[in-house]
Amino acid sequence: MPKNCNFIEKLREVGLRPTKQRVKMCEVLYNREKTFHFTINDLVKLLSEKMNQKISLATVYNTVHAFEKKGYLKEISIDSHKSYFDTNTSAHHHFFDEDTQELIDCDENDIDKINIKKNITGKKINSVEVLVRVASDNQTQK
Amino acid sequence: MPKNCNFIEKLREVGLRPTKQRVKMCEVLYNREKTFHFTINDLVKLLSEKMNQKISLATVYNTVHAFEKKGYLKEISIDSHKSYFDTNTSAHHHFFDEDTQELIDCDENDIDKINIKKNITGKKINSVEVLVRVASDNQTQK
DNA sequence: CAACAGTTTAGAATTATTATAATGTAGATT
DNA sequence: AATCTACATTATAATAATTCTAAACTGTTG
Repeated sequence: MPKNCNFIEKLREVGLRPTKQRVKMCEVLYNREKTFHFTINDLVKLLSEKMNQKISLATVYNTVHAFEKKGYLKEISIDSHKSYFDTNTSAHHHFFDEDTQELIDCDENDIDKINIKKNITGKKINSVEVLVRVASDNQTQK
Repeated sequence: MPKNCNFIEKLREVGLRPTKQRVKMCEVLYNREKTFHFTINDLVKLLSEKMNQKISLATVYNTVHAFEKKGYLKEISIDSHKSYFDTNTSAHHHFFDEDTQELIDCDENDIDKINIKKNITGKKINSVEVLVRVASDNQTQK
């Protein structure tokens, strides 16, 4: 498994011990063509079902949050009941398909740069996030 | 209390029975100069402490969600742990002050109209929301 | 390869939200 | 104004999501 070596180094870089649980998590998260959007639940299921890795919920929470704090994952909050993490940590925006509950990345050409004219004294801008909610045309709006 | 008559009518219009709990809630929510941003917790506290109205948590949840469904309140989800409601239901964007955990309305001059170039076939756009996170200049970023 | 600090784990605790079922009440009917 | 009925409110229980805890375990360092 030559790829796992990268994960081990990646984990070390961020100050996390490369345990086998964390390496498995990295495989699930980062061994992908496209960026990955998931809820904690999705991730636990994937780990246990697809990867055959029984891993404690607490560990998943702890590690996901460690990744997030270190900037290896980004949180996108849809509503009070649904929160996703995104392996694409660059500044970018999202579509959310309310029919399929699917989160879709925008690339930088999809939305013009946001121009913010107001500034709040003494405060700097940490992030600017756009969420575009879409649903099929013939459906009642949320 | 002439103002409460408005609330009673407002409630009727949306198909909600104007019970005294709901009228009190309306007073708290809509008897204001500015729009009001609150969490369920904030609202319960306000009702019990300032308005002296002991009101069941379940009722607050039910009624807030009824208002939201009817379009009298708008939900803004900050992260998995913090969700606000906004009495300003027009399309508008927000600043979120990470120091004070305060939500601030943008008016339409603060941010240029968002231009979305991508469209997803068969889907219509329900809403476009921008959240600008700010924090004091001399503080570590979230 | 021993020792230590960080990690994992199951399960308990906490918090937020929703469901339930008994009681209460607004509004229509008389 | 008394009565009725459907909808509301309430306290409490149930559920769900997340965090805490304490004991067992395991990378890492020397």
